Amino acid sequence: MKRLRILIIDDHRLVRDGIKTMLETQSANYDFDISEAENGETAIEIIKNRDFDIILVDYQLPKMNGAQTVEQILFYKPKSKILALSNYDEYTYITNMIKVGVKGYVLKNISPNELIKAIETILLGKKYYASDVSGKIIDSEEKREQEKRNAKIRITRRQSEVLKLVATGMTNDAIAKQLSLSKRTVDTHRQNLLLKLNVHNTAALIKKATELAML
Amino acid sequence: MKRLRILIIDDHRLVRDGIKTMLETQSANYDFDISEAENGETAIEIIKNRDFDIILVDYQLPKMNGAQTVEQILFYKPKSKILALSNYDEYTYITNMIKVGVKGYVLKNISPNELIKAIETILLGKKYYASDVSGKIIDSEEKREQEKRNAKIRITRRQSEVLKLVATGMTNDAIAKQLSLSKRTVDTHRQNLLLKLNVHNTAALIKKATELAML
DNA sequence: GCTAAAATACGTGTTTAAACGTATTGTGCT
DNA sequence: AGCACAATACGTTTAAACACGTATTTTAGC
Repeated sequence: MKRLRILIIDDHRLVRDGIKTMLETQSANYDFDISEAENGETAIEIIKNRDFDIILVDYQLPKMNGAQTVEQILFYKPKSKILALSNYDEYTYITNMIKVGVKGYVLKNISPNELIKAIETILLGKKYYASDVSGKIIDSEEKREQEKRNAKIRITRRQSEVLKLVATGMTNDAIAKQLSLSKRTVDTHRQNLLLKLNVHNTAALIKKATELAML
Repeated sequence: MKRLRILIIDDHRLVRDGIKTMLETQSANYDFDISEAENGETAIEIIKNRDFDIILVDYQLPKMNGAQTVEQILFYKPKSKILALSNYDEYTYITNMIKVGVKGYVLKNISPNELIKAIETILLGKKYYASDVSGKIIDSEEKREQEKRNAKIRITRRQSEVLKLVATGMTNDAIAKQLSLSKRTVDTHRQNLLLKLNVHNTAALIKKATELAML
């Protein structure tokens, strides 16, 4: 019977107990060695001194959140395998966790069967995301662009014209000729773009305009 | 007992039979009305004249591939719910299918249980991706950047440093101070960046660098 | 190990372009 | 009519682009 050393990081005692109970229903195949931490700091102290086959970590933790905790864990133990276990399939939570290097993300309403499957998948070196979670990631690429387009910053039609031409690499003089304007007019439009996007030069302007999907 | 009208699009007879067999093991809860098409053209003729609750479509089909088939289906029946069913979790296949609007993507080695779960999830208006599949999508965001970085244009570590700082909006003078270099050195790196990316000013540089995932 | 090429660093000088600040006119809304 | 904003325009300063150069270190290929 395979021994699995598991660390559960969650600030709610009942949640930790619930996860343990879920795991115990699957104890036919595994000998679980379960440790617990109720916050990030405690978890980090624990992992400094012990190794774990897998670590389950919530996102919402007091002080250091889940992502920060994962970052620290991976700093001290870079090869740690970490599964995020959360109540929320919030896009921000998911992407923050993925960014810092978790190997999977599931919701707390997961079945014991699926929890084990997730753990096993991760132990095999693969990643595991609950179907709702991965759907959310994939969907939101489109939503993100939409949201950015609807962001507060609004440029006028003329400014947009100038911005797009600037982004092609044209000089203000060339843009002026193309739009049949004085070069000075284009200069000012450009200046106003810098003001609106709160940047001070063209490099930052183009970068920000790209992020805001203005190009 | 709920009636489900299903269309299976696959060019291999054995595969279609296999899917039918899988579905039949789940017939306790559903009355399946299964139709088949062995290629895209046939499928489109069929869907013009009949409605389906769900359509299962392979990616690799003769002549019109799965994505093209899905595009056509959604042209004629925009509200169709389509699940991709493939032997390959190739990134290209997956993204092509998602782009054209499938509601899920699973592999053919799926269990009957999970196939039904996928179908039910999609019928509820959600999306369903096999764990391997979604993992691949998420992973490849990073890989994509990597691939682009490995594209023909290759900038040196120092150039990359300068480029990133330029993109934040810093002047050459400020960058020089930050990197403990002479302003003239930064001038030269910047000039070399313009040359490598074949552009003539900062606006075009930042835009191209963004496109090439250098930032 | 040697050699050539590339990268890195830094320089002088000039020209072009952009940034910064200010002003006037036109437009749309109340 | 008045106001706020957009569009257009201008003068001065700063920054970037361009051209050409030298020197040292690092890298790649043989």
